[in-house]
Amino acid sequence: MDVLTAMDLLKKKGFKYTDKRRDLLQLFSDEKRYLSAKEVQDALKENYPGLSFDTIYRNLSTFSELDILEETELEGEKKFRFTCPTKEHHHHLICLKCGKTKEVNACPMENVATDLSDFQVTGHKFEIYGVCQVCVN
Amino acid sequence: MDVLTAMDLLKKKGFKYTDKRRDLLQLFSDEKRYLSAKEVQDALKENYPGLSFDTIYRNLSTFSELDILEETELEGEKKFRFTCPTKEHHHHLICLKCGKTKEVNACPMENVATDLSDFQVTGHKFEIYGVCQVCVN
DNA sequence: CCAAGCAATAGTAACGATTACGATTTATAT
DNA sequence: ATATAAATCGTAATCGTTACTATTGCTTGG
Repeated sequence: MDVLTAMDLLKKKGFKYTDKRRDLLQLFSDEKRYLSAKEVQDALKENYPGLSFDTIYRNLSTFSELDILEETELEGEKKFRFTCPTKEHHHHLICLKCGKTKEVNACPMENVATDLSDFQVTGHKFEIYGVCQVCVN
Repeated sequence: MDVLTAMDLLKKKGFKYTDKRRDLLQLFSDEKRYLSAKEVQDALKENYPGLSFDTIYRNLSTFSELDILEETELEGEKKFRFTCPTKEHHHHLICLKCGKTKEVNACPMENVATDLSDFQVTGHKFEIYGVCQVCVN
């Protein structure tokens, strides 16, 4: 997934091509880490001083539905990152300070011994939290 | 962990013995599932019609710090449950409708092959989500 | 190239969950 | 009983997110 592919996908789905969307995606493509809506607003405020939360959240949630962005929730805040190029299902080690991630390839669902049949399983979450080298100082 | 042990622990730490705290803990002891602050208020409103959110949240967070309650966050809401009697570290399969849980004994941290040394790891979360037999209907 | 049609956006209000505050009540030790 | 400090109530403030209305701007067909 890259910015152009994502914009093409949007177009194909009937969404319009706007500079804001391109720049929003470019931001995620450049940063490759989890960002909050607030951080997006800060990062883009030079070019788009009046960028509203409505626009930010609506686009983030659109992108997320199209699997252009991955979404999680850390400390009560929604966070988004550009979808990893890795094809296989994987999880993340996440820096709670800056949102930087590292891929963790093992998925715990593969060797869960517990009987899950008395629940209709709909999903799972495995995240390792920490502080990256840059943020630890 | 049971209600009396928990109340003794509170007392030992210098917290006061109140009926509200006892009843709050009794609720969690009876329910054995994840509850939101709102659900706590609803459950106790018969005996304590004016129970304020200040009281609820303050006590929940106190209990959580003392490991009397376990805390997680589901769909943007804080949820609390009575700490499991199981001594060993474990994770949960959780019903997203009612908060009912089932213990999952395997911990994915034990066989993570990924090198974690470039982060200072502070914690992890592994939760399986679903709908229980009762709620599926 | 222009204009119609509709999606996208700005500005702002509304919302739900959580936290905070001042006044009052209550548990506890003396 | 009384003093002291914690606990609570009632309510306001805060934070993140969502929703609304008027306006703007992308797209497409003539």
